[in-house]
Amino acid sequence: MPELPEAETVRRGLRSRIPGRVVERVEVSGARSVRRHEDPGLLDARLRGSVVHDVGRVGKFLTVALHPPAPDAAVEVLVVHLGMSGQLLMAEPDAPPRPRHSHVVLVFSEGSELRFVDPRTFGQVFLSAGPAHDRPVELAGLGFDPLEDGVRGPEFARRLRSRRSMIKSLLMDQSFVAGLGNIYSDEILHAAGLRYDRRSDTVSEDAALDVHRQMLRILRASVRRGGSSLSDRQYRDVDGRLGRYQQRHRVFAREGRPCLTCGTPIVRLPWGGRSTFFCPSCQR
DNA sequence: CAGATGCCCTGGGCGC
DNA sequence: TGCGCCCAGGGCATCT
Repeated sequence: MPELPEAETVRRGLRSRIPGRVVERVEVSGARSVRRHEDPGLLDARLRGSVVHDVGRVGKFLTVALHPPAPDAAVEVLVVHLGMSGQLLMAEPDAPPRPRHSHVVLVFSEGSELRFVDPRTFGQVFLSAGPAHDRPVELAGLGFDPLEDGVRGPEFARRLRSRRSMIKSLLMDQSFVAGLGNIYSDEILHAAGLRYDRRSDTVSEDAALDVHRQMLRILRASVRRGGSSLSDRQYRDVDGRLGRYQQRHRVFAREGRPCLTCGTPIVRLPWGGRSTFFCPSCQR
């Protein structure tokens, strides 16, 4: 469930806290969280003594750039995906003990910790093999990031209308646009008045421009409110606080309740192994 | 190329 | 109170 706004909230929290901190060691107790690496000890071996430089984000992926202690060594980039239930929690030296499922912990030299907690273990943490253009090579297949990259409305509309897939599938396709999941694709499509199963090549130029506009508006509004935490309360920011954008959802998880635009009951449909929420009246 | 399905995984909600 | 069932879903592999 963490999607772009939740990852961005975490990025901002980390960026204000960890740059300049020195990694004393990395403790990995959940091998599945580091499954991209054959050796779970690799993170510790490569990050010991490095200094956190900056925190970035591509779609739902967070990137932490660190400078190794050797002056001529290349920058290391630690990549984190929160998956379904992942949290990155900052713990200052006086913080409570590690919660269950703290699979990867960066211990900083002054005793603070960055804890990767992930009960369902869909998330992952790995060290990038290197850069490709302006992002880690492992993220090269991701599409543009709506808040970071300058893909304008007309270009977005052209790309969307040149494809022939159900529009919700397209919005959730990380190689088309990076960062949208089930929640925000439903919210964007409701705001744009389009049903989840509209074929993207039947969407008018104006409607496609509106999808782009609504996407930016909704993502920015959600970031301002710290993202969305659902009823499972899994999503938290780096201080363990819940998001507040779920209070602004207009369709997601509102099955049977009146559409806030027209009053028609919101419909939930099992779709692609997930749920899709839409207003059968305002969305065509 | 697009879509459908199944897998990974655990906590929480539910029925009994 | 407790047990078993089932669901949530991001990303990926596989098939049609």
